[in-house]
Amino acid sequence: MATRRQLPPRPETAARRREILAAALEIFGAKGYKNGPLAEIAEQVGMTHAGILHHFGSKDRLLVEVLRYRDESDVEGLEDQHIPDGIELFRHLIRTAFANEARPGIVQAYAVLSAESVTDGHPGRDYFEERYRVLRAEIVEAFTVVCRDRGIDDAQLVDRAAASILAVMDGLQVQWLLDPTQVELAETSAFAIEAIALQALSPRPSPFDAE
Amino acid sequence: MATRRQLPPRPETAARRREILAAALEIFGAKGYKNGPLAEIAEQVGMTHAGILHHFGSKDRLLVEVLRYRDESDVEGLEDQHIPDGIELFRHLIRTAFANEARPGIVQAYAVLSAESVTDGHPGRDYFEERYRVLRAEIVEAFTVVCRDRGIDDAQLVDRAAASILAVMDGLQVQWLLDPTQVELAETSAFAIEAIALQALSPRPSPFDAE
DNA sequence: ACTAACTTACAATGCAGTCAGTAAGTAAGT
DNA sequence: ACTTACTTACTGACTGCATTGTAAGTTAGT
Repeated sequence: MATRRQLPPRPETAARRREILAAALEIFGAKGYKNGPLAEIAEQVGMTHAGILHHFGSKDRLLVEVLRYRDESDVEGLEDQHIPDGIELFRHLIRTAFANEARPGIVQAYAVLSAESVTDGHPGRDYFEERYRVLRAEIVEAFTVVCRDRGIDDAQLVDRAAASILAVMDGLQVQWLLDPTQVELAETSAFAIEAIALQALSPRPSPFDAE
Repeated sequence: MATRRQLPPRPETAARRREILAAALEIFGAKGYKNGPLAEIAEQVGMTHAGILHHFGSKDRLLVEVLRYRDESDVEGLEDQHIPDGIELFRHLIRTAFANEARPGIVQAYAVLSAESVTDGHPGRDYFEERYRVLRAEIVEAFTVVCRDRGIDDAQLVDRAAASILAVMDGLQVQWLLDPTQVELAETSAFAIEAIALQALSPRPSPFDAE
């Protein structure tokens, strides 16, 4: 049996796929993954839903590629390619919160899809599990660097602070999406990140214990 | 035109409706609202999906009643009927975080539905918008009481702290649902709430400014 | 010539909501 | 006490729509 020839994709195809991924992120963000039909994505890039399946095989695989694609293009957008470390990471997170105010679509996509991913058999679940693991680890690393400078070291505290920082950013996004007039996304994120980092770096006693 | 007679519901009906509401919360939590079929809810209470529509009229109205029902039965569960105020509210929030570790189903329902509610035309949107407004106001009130005792008063700080506390609780829930082995829901919530409250009650300078 | 990149048409499923019918309850009149 | 008139609480069958995936055919690039 002759191994059948595999032609390389045509030059425009890569760009076409990127168009589809961008449209899919928009639709999934606006309506959720399960409730965002392929036909609507297809319409936005001027083809039929069967055309999209030709490129991505199935809706599930499309979602996975959408999520990975967003990650890549986020990293591209960074001026400095390397991941910021130490105290720079915290500044980067706050800058991200400010930048996010200008792109509610992407914020909504992540908020909607991350929560949807915890539902039964959701195809995005592995992605988000891994994403949080990696992000927490990066923040833990940044804390560790800063802690070393200051001669302190409490792994448990740092783990909790890392999870809390991501949590507060995500949670504020939901509140902000529900009513942007009531929540200042960026300033509030900055406040909370500082509060949590301060408590991790030089803890004060709980104000809630019996007094 | 003769006004048509309206019989009162039968004695068992109230209990039946509550069964349906409980089943609906479970299904919506597990699969999301749009993706949670009425038939599955019906099956769990031993009737057909048409029976459910007889009681609630439409799926949208069922969702709204489910959310309101959960609120009520939460309040019932409290030993003291009145809303805790001042420092007691913070202790109550932390106790809630500990209690939540034992009821992942309800946690998941709120996490999934609140995020889904920001999507286009979602029937739960009004509920969650209001819910966050009320909860933020309660926390602001608690801060105000505590601040008064200490002779301080910064409305902006308190607003931000209130939103942040809710945000961190919600965000941690998502991370915990994705991987409970990696996040200690209750302890981390307590840590973050304390950190945020401390910074609101006696602020320290940002650790991220140029040094 | 072969294949990528589609389209059109269709199959298969899943789902909310409607409708007519039924059994059992309730109120009112006698 | 019993009947009549009406209602509640459903079921089962069906409609209509939306949606993913597939298969076969068409066009144009290489």
